[in-house]
Amino acid sequence: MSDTIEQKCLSKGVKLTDQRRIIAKVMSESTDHPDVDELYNRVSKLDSKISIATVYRTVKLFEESGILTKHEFKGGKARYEELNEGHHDHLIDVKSGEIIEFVDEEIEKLQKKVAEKHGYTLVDHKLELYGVKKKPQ
Amino acid sequence: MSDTIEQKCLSKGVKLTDQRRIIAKVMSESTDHPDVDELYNRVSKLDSKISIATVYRTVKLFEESGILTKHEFKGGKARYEELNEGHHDHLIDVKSGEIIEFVDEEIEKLQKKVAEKHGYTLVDHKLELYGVKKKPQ
DNA sequence: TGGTATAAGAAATTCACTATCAATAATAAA
DNA sequence: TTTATTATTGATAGTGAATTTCTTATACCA
Repeated sequence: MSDTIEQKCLSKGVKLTDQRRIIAKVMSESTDHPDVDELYNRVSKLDSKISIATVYRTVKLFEESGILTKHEFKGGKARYEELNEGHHDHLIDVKSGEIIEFVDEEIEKLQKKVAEKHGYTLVDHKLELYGVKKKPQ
Repeated sequence: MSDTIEQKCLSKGVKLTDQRRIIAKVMSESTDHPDVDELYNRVSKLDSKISIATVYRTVKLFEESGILTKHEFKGGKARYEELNEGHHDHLIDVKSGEIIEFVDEEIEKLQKKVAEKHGYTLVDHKLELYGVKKKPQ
């Protein structure tokens, strides 16, 4: 979980306010992928006066600063996650909504290769797997 | 380009009306990935009385019937495409918005493997590559 | 032919998100 | 410090895509 978001803000020159510090703290302590409503709920417990507009503004700011990533999974609201060195993709349980993170270096390499083959430099990608849990055995 | 959408509706038992027939025709003849507004524009040229609500309803119906697929590329409206046997993924030019279709059997296999490894059966996936065109040489 | 179900058009509504704006807080200048 | 300037916040109005509602029109079928 490396650095906290607060530390990242410092090193990237993103100004912190009381509100942003709280939002940063909540996101840093989250191990899931909350949407803005959920984040607002958690933040409200620490400071009930923070408005949802500030939460929207802050996640956008953090995303533009490369501190958070935004996921737009199928047919739902945007979810946010702290961005760390270790890139990963997501496997989503279509029944429960559970999200599993995974890394597959080989897929990463192949993606780059596909882009190159078409004369492109890969700048971003989105890989989401949707699955159903197998019955044990 | 195999079957027309109209034929697929027949074989799948999706009832066709005049409006749906026109929307089906336009989609069948489209080689790109139009959003609903663009589709509505094209449809309006053939029958100006078709409402946008009907276009929305029809693409949804066709999608639920497995005739169209819906793409939700980054930060844009939903785009639709005829669903044919040959599955493919998309490489999107982030500058021009151009969409290139590609197939990579190896990536497909690896995705299934990743899901299995986590105890899941893959039911769907989404792979989008975002790239910038390389300068010639 | 009449009766029921289905679909369409138009407009209102919803939902996630963004913009506006007045008030407050932080920062810089005098 | 005191004042001027800039940035941020909270509350709320506004947007835009997509859906729903409601009324009218059309299709289906006994």
